[in-house]
Amino acid sequence: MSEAAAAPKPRAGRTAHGRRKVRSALAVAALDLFAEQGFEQTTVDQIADAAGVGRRTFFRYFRAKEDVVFPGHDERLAEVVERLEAADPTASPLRVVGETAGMVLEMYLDEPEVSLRRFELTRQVSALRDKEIASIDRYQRVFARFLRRCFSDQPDGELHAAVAAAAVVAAHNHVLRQWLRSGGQFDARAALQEAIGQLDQVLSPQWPSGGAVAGDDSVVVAAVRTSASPGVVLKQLRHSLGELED
Amino acid sequence: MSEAAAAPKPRAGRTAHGRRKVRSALAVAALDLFAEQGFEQTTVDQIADAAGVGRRTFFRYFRAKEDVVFPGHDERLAEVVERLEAADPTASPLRVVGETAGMVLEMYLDEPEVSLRRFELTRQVSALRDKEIASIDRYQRVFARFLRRCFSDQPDGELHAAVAAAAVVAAHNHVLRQWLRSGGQFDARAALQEAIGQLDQVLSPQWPSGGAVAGDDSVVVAAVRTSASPGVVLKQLRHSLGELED
DNA sequence: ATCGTAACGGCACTGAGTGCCACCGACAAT
DNA sequence: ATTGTCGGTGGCACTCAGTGCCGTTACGAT
Repeated sequence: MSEAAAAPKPRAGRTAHGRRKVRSALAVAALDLFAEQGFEQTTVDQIADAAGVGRRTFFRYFRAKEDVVFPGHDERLAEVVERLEAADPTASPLRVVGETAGMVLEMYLDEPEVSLRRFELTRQVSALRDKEIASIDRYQRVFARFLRRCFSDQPDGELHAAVAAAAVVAAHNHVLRQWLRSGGQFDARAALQEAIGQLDQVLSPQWPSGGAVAGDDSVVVAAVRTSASPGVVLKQLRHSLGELED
Repeated sequence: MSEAAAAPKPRAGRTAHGRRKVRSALAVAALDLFAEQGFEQTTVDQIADAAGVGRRTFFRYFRAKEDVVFPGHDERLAEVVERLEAADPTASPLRVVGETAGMVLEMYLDEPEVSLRRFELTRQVSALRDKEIASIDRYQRVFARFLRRCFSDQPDGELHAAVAAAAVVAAHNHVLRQWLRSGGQFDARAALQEAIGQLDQVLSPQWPSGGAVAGDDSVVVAAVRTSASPGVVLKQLRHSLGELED
């Protein structure tokens, strides 16, 4: 069959556009073959043949066979770092991180079909899953570093930064998984927004950071309507405030 | 008794004790060589030779070269699953998970010298770091699954389970890193205990879980001492009562 | 039209991981 | 003690991922 593709014989990688074509051709060929016959069963030779390039060229575009499945993480990570460095210092750090996570989420949402195929693959092939987890952890590290700087003046600031970063990433992963499982129907943006809002409430103002003065002797009285019995609510409340003695 | 040495010539792997010896010899030889000349620069042949066994035998004890650095995760994960399944259903789920994380922490604390060497290796070799991250993620998944069951009756229970699991793991990793950086001097147990306590306060009692009878019009007024700001407490409380429209 | 450059293809090599099989030490049965 | 079975072992051979090297050649620049 004659190849209508980009790089049948001639050099294609001289121009930036040509390089993108080759890269894309390799990625498409790889995903097709992976879906057809599995990841381990597919050799790099087959991918290169299917894309119409030499085996050696494959490794010029992707460092490893697994990398062909994740074509965007490195660039996104650079963007994330950039964005965090340029973030508004007066905004809530957790909001900033949450919005940055939203940017990462957008990367998946931008190409639903690719994301869904990748999801299917990562569910089946543990090597790919591990690779993706490692990538996600890099985001988390960057988030934690940013938050560590923001919280550096607070007691247990490092612990908080680590926990908050993990929480944001977990929320991101959770809405992403829901979106993937729904086949792209779920409104992931709104869900992440909502989740980040909750996390911001719970994790941000933990220690006197903003206004929230309050000495240790302040007494707070809360009144709400509820269907639970007063005893249960009081017990809950007492527990939630750290099991203070009486 | 047979020979005192590990496995110079004769068959050693027949008895369970012998197998442990061989496994240990391989691990020790591997760590020595890794420290001496680096991970990538060390071949499996060298490890096998140093341990006095054939190359093929190495792969009978460890599925891959990287696995020789992590000799315990699989078993620990099984223990973790077991422990969570047998956990007291009335206890705070987050406490249970926290204590289970403490069990994992104990695994590192049990053999400080091994943990420290491993730490040094994982800092330098990205392949090992990725592997460890993947292992840790498996714990996190198990934690999340457990918490998901506990929170299944609550709104956003799945999200909460994911976030709480991530938070506990982040706290565990944080105190572990402190301990490792301190060279084993830091009191990691106490730090984890403390961190889990804080997380339990913040993340656990979000929703009423107990009996909760009572009519729908009862008004409960609770008064407690707290270091958190009244706004936070009220917001928490309102949310914990299910976002009643008022 | 010519030159220089850089991507390409291909060859060869190392090393991880696997299948296969002959070997032999341990142990049980006779 | 001899025999037979069992299973861990060692080694050979193989596939395949990833890398270094180099001659080739298309493409852009002058």
